[in-house]
Amino acid sequence: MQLDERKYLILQAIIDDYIVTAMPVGSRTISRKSGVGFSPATIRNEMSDLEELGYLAQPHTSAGRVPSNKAYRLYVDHLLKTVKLTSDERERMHEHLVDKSKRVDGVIRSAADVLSDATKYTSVIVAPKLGTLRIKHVQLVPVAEKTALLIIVTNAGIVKDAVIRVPGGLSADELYSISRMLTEKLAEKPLEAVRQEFAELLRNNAENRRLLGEALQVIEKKLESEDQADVVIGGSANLLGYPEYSDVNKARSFLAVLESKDTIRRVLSRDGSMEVTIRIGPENQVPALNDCSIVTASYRVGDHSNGTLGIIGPTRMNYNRVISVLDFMGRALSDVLSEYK
Amino acid sequence: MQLDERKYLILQAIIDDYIVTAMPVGSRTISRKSGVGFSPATIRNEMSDLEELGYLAQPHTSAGRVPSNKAYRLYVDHLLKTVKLTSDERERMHEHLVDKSKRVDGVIRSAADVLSDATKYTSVIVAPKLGTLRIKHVQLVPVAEKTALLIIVTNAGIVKDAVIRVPGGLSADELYSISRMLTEKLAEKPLEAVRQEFAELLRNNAENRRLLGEALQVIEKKLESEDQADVVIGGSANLLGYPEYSDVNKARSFLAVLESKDTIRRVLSRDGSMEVTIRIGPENQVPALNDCSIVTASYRVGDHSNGTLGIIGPTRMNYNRVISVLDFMGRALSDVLSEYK
DNA sequence: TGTTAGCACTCATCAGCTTCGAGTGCTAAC
DNA sequence: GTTAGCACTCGAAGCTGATGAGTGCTAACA
Repeated sequence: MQLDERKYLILQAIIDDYIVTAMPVGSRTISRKSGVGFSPATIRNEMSDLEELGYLAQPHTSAGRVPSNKAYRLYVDHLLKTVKLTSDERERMHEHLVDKSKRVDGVIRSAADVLSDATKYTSVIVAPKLGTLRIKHVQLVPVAEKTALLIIVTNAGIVKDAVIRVPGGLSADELYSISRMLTEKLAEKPLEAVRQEFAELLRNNAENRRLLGEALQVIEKKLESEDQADVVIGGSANLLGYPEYSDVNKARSFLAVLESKDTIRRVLSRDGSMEVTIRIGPENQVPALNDCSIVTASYRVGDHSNGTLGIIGPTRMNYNRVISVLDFMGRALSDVLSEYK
Repeated sequence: MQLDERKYLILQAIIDDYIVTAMPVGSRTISRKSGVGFSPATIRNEMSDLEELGYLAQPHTSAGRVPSNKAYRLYVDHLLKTVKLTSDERERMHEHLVDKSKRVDGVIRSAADVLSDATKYTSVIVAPKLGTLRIKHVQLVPVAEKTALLIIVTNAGIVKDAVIRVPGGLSADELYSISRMLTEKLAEKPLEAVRQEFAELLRNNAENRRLLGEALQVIEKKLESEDQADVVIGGSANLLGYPEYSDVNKARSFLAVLESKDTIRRVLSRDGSMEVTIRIGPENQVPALNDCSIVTASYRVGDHSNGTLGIIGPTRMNYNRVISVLDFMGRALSDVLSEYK
């Protein structure tokens, strides 16, 4: 049995309806829809075929039909109609990103909020891996008698900071000259190479050995924890509004998954392309999210490093809209962030 | 009618039981408890009295009794037995706070997580008002060709940063000397006074007018938005585990309240004392939280500025434990943060 | 041959009913 | 003053039948 024109039409109508109502769709409902000019009986026959082909499922005998994951796959592959965001909406979204006084991580945070706001689903953004970045500037800023803020600026404009202990009695000027020395030695080095550089610095700088040792330790810790960190989530409570999560336990286990940055990272991992990709239900490898769909896109910071932005929602999510929003935001985010470069 | 010894005993037993089970407590249950040596009938008589006095309520005729807000008030005022945290537990909590490489805001973030972890309720921490702080150090760090990171360190060790545009062609050294000049002019001034200082600087520094103008604007914006920001929440999903929130709509409206930093700020506001305060049900002025209790304590950053840390939970929360945890964390947080000073 | 009207059938949902048991209040005895 | 006994109340849980949305099948129609 093959899918002919009419089957496509009916399947699309069913999915479109189910995305909105979350209720099993009956033949009469489809028949009434403009654009489908057949009687319920005819549609029932087609639905029966579609069920046999694995595109539809029946919760119980006398209920309507529900699209299967296979149906969603077909839907996103062949039946999507790209919807345009209104320019008004684009503007509003863009506006929230461009607060000039925010650092890169602040912009990413805002982007997550904008995403979840625009889609009413849960948004996730993973920052680019630091390892691939190069150091551009290092600076120590005095904070208190024996502490200073170590600031590392990368070529992508990403700023990392950490408080470190410094020997007492170092003046701001002395800290500055140490900063200059550090910048000189470390500039253009990838963050991963910091270790070797520091080792060498430690050998040749007996006087500031303690300070440098501490700085090295801190930087290493930051790099190590990197894989865990820098996952930003927006609108975690958004999904609670959907009937899929009217069961508190389901809601709770979903929220629990969001707490594990590790899982989120895994879920968001994707190949290098900039295209929007869609993973439906079990296509994403995390069992706890098997009744969710995950749509992801990429953004660029600087020249080479890619980050990922994505939306997690029920499999019956509004793919049309989510894709448009992600596509737009991916570009917008890249644009905004490349200004920092 | 007065509350005699036995009524206190029975009320306490009822509340203790209800805190654990969240189910109406019957006379038999109390009678069985060790420490209460009376038959169910006697206890029923007492319960009837307690109900008349407004300390207990009956959901329906044949159900047990439930403590009223008035009962909780009595409970926390007179019946609390202070429980000690095990030293093991104290240590574990303290440990999470003392990552030396974190800035003040990072420590506060961790504290919120520790609080919600230790209590299984939702924790909230409000950072001290910036207005009362004094500037200690100002520094510009080059980020890209035409942007720099403006860093303001206050006397309490709190660091605020913002990205600003700078005229092209300024070298790192030039930025440093401007930083020095700014530090010199602004040191010891309260943040609120920045406006006047900057105005004067603008008059006398024709050459860096653009840079300074931008910096001023950014600082002002930060200060303005201050009242909104710097509210940190931990364990927002924790309450979902309690039967009080098994209704998704209730859960959702609770989570919605947490999103409004403004409301949270209002709820957490308290007088200057360092004591733990408890607001039960409608005693807190936010209608949406009328079936919650809110327990707050203070912590200090630097000499004068106070922040607030608190726990939001159901009115039948485990007050004993929450108070111990808040008391300990208030001190611990003050200790850790005063090291930055 | 494809489409549709008609009809018997299925099954979730809901209202109404009964049963069960936890818990109460009252009374009388200790 | 305390407690045993007992009738009473009322929610929770389970059962029943009515309702209606939806199906599959058959036969008639274009």
